[in-house]
Amino acid sequence: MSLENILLGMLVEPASGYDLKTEFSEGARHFWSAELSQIYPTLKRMEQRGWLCSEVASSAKGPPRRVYRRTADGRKQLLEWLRSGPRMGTERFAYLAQLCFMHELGDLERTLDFMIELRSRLADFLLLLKHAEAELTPAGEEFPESLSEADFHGYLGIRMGIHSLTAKVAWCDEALERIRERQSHKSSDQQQGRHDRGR
Amino acid sequence: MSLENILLGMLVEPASGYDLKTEFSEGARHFWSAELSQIYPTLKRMEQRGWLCSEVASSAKGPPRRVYRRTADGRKQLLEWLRSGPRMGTERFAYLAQLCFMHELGDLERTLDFMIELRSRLADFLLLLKHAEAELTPAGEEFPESLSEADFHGYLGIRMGIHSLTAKVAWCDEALERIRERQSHKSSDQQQGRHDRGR
DNA sequence: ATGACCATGTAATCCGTTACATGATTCG
DNA sequence: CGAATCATGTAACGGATTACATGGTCAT
Repeated sequence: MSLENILLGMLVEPASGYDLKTEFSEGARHFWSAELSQIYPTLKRMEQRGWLCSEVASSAKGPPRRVYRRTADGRKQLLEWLRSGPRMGTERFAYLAQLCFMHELGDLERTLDFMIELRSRLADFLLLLKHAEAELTPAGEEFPESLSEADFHGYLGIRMGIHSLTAKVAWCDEALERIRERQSHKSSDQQQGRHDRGR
Repeated sequence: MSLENILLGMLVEPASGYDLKTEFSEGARHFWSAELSQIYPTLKRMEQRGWLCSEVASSAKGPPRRVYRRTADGRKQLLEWLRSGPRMGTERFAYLAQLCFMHELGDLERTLDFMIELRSRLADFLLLLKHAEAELTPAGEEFPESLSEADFHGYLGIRMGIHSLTAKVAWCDEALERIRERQSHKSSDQQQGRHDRGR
């Protein structure tokens, strides 16, 4: 399970389930997320397996916290996962499926609206990642040379998000252009009764 | 459920579960996939709900096929989904998680190897998509003007894959460069006993 | 005959989301 | 007093994968 390994990776410092969820939400972990209701049982299972150990610590405010830390076995498991080569998950894009079937609506205007909304959502997310990048990049350095090994790897990860989202926004713009071209062809076809527009 | 709507979208022509799985495998459907063992019960459930109807047709070779077609209700459901705005799934990238924690291995050379393998996998997939694009693009047209509405939407979808994968491959190259820079900094630090390399 | 492909399905298990349930502290 | 935040969990359901089970045709 990926989530198990990801939690192991996040547990450099001892942390509670709540802490880990907070880290997911902060967007630093833009490559994965999970709900508390999934995190708690997963941590419990990992402790039973001997990858984690936990102790209860009273908290300043609110109820006592169960704080987990990695065991030697847990670390061993993490390293194994890291050495196992890139895990290529089958990526799923429901919005792409929608786009591909959108011809069923029989109205290019709908496709246009869809792409405009999609672009806006993607652009919002891209901004988030750019903020994360700015926080990691020390002032005055074009490329981060002075980062710790851990931050350097995190930086590389954020760069992937930025590359990929920038490309998707550019794709939206390209698609919008093609759709508008097609719309204008259609209306001129109608007006002039043409069906071939070879040049 | 997305899969239900995707199957509805794919059922322009009547098809069996096996046919649909084949279409997934052919890479044309690069945005989603599903196993037969998920497809069969899903189709059955959709028929019970009245979105599909089926009849058994004997096959030239092999056992008889159960062929499904959309009902009016099924089409209604599809259109509703298409009109509901872009479904933004939380994307998960296990390989990115691996990269971000790879500092635990304490060996940049490992990170380098990882990125080289990742680049090769991504580049392979990019090639597949470029073939799919070439098949859709009529000879002599720079941009497809003469496609049917359905093919045009499919073309837009393939373009997204090409944009996004091209960006990811470029990211790999950038990351490889940064890693090599860092390696050379380190070795020169060692040789010359330096720790600051400000310029 | 052996393996590849056609074709359908069930069962067990796991992964993930949503909803529910509880209760303390702190700030306005 | 009420809302937000801290903090932990369970239950029910749905989504997805893997393994299992079956059997026919066709080409080598």
